[in-house]
Amino acid sequence: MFVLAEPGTDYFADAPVAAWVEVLVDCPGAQGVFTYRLPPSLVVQPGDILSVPFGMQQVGAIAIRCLATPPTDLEPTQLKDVDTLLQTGFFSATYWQLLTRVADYYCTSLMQVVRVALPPGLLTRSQRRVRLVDGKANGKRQTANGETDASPPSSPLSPAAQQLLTLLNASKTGDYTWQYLQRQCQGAHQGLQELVRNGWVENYLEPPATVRPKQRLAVTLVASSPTDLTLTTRQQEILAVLRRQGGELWLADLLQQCRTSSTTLKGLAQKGQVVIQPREVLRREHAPTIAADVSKPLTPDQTAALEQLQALSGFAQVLLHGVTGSGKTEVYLQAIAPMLENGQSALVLVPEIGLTPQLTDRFRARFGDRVCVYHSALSDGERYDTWRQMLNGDAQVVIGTRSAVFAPLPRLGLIVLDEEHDSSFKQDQPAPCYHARTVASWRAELEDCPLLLGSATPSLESWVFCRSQKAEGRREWGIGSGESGVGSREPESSRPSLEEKLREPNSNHSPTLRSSPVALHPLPLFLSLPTRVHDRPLPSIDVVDMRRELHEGNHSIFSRSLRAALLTMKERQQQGILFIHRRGHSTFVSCRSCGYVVTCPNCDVSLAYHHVHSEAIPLLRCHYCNHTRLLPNDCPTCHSTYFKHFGSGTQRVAQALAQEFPDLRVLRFDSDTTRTKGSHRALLNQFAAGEADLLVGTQMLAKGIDLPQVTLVGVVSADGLLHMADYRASERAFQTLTQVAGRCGRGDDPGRVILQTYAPDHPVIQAVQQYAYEQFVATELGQRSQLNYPPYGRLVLLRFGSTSPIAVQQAAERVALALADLEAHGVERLGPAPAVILRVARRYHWQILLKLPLHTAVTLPDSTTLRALCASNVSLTIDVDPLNLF
DNA sequence: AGCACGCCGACT
DNA sequence: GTCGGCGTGCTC
Repeated sequence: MFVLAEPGTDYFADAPVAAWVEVLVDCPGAQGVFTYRLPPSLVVQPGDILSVPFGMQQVGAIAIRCLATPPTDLEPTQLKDVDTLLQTGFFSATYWQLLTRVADYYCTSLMQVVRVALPPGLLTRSQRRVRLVDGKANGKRQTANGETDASPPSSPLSPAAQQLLTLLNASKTGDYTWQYLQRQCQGAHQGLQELVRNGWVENYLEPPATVRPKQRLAVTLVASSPTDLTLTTRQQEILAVLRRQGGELWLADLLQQCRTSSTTLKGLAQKGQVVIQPREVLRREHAPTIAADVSKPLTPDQTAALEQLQALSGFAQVLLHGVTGSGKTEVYLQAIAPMLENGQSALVLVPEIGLTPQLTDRFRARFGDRVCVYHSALSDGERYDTWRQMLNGDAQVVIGTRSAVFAPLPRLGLIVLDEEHDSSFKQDQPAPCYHARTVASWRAELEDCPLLLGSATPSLESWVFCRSQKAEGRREWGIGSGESGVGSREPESSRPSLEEKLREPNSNHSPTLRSSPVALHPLPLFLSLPTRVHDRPLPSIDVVDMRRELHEGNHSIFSRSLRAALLTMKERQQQGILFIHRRGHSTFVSCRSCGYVVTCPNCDVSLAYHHVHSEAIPLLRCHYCNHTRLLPNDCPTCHSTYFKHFGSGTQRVAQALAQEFPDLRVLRFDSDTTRTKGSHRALLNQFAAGEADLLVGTQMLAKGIDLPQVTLVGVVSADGLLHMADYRASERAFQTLTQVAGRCGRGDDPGRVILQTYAPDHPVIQAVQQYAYEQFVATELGQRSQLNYPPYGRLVLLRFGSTSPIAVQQAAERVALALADLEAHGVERLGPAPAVILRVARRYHWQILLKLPLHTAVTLPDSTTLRALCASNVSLTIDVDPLNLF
């Protein structure tokens, strides 16, 4: 331990000991660097993660620079001490570069990027909580009127105060976070002040609960110790047990096995026979034990793809276009295996972990416990431990969702992004609004390793990038000169070092809204797996014209051919999948008599009809804010009892199935039935075990599940997918339908797809039916290029939100004005306009969409400048490369 | 974010 | 004349 005699004293000849440290604090609105005193016992390096006092509370901070002399512009008394060192040696130079690049490109602060990179809980700040005062209200008060209490209020309580008191009394502990109470109760602020004044509740700060490594006591046999003759028989027995178990056991296990007490063991420890010491245990998701698996023989296409992949050295962006069932996973596995042998790690990114239990299982079967899973459904402890395990430096494979792109893996040899077209790789809620594919390409570039993008229906971005490059070779991709010259082959020395970057705080904390820091990507590569494994054919796709069904008198939601196919399927004891575009029973409920539509009181959308199957309670639910209410018996405006449900959601289809096919055993698979942890796997296992004939579900059925027994796929109506007011609607529809179709015929029996639609001539339907991916892409790209939409132009969406409808509009208009002169530089500005759904969860939204042409160096105003134009009650989110425009 | 400080309207 | 609302600004 260091003891600092005097500030500035040299401990080592060449390294003056720092007594002050400049940090970045984890607090929105606290831009810039803050200086803290370092207590003598702490040794801190740039990049270390600290906890510091900030204002009233404790917050997380990142050490930026150590100082040997105190800052001159501040009184020494103003400086506070660093509280604790949370993590050291985490940010390597390349990792730090990655984070700054993300912050720059996505127009957020570095701190916000750091927050997604670190496991949750590491940067927790102290939390403001409210609790009942002991012996005062103490949970016994039923009402807030004061009769039962010894100290009646001086004045009657306001409704807000009463509500707070009821809330607190209802909980066991009488203790809630202030944030929760504010959300639950309007006017919570006043209410709280009243209660505090009356002495019934108190306000307190809960210090940050750091996630810590879990320690357990281990007992280890001291091998060399001479056998002590004073040992009792009991003690000898214990030693024998320990020896038999390999000389080491957890204390708890040993106690249980020997039915002894810890005093006995302490005695052994005192005699020097054993050592009892705390040891870190990893909290890991306990995977079902899986039989080991070996490499499968490859098809010629797979072999060719693997060979090309393995011929790469260093960074390359590779698109693996393999039709559904073509064996992409096997290529990933065999590409990764030699890397692990070489001591290199691999990162595998998937859209949603829960949806691909089979993929995880296959990796585990092949690589055993070198496989870690990292995603948001893990508990904080599990995530923290997995994260620390990655830092320890052992080569490993991490399978994770979007945020795992920041996994701190040592010696990355390969990044795989499976189902690369999937939109869940894009984060659109809290900043940074990053796309894991984009970040992965930077990461691969910085780590100098290949990035493998796999899909049966590649995104247009990846297609254009990897295909056009094939012909043209290297070329610059993106607009602008590219800020930091992130050309990947640039020699290390000419890049700004971490130190240099950090020296200018502004270059980090107030990112400029640049048009494109995207760089020169070398060696894009296109690999193709055009056929399925074992020469299995792709399923045939029958398009059924539902208009015709109606004309010919079929009013059912199932066409005659789908009905026949379902019956044949059941007869042959095969299984099928029925795809529905929406969840819920039907989309909305309206009055046939007056046209009234039940809408959400918080959002400008209609409520969806749900049916709680256990009890026959008809419910209406908002899919945006989850507001739920009962279905009214009659129309709230005209009191007519004629309510009609429109659309056909999962529940309604399941009902119709039960009516028309009473023998068919149906399993629902949508976000309603798969909400709980592990339910995906459970449902899929149930289905795989043959406990149902038909799996009925939504989008999630399209995401790479592999069920070999499925021979029939039915699409109830493709129309909901086709007609969405969005420039990506066609691309998304094509991808979803092709992916859904790909779920059948993966086993020995050929598959068949029945696609019902009211628009059989729609180009998307035609392309899906003929598996004409390239043709579809060509027409789609033509349209995109005409309108300068991605991938021929870039979009930036500025989203404004506020509880005040006037303030949002003003903010949007002021920002639009500030952006006016961009038009001279070829930037197209759409808006400001109220968002399609103006109000979501009581907040009003406006937006501005910027369309930036490629190949122009446009510099947009600094994002902090734009934020400064907004009133304080208006939030501004900058979504670079947005996928959802509304 | 959370909390102080400070300026305006409804009360003693 | 004071209390208490919330709008503005700072936190090393």
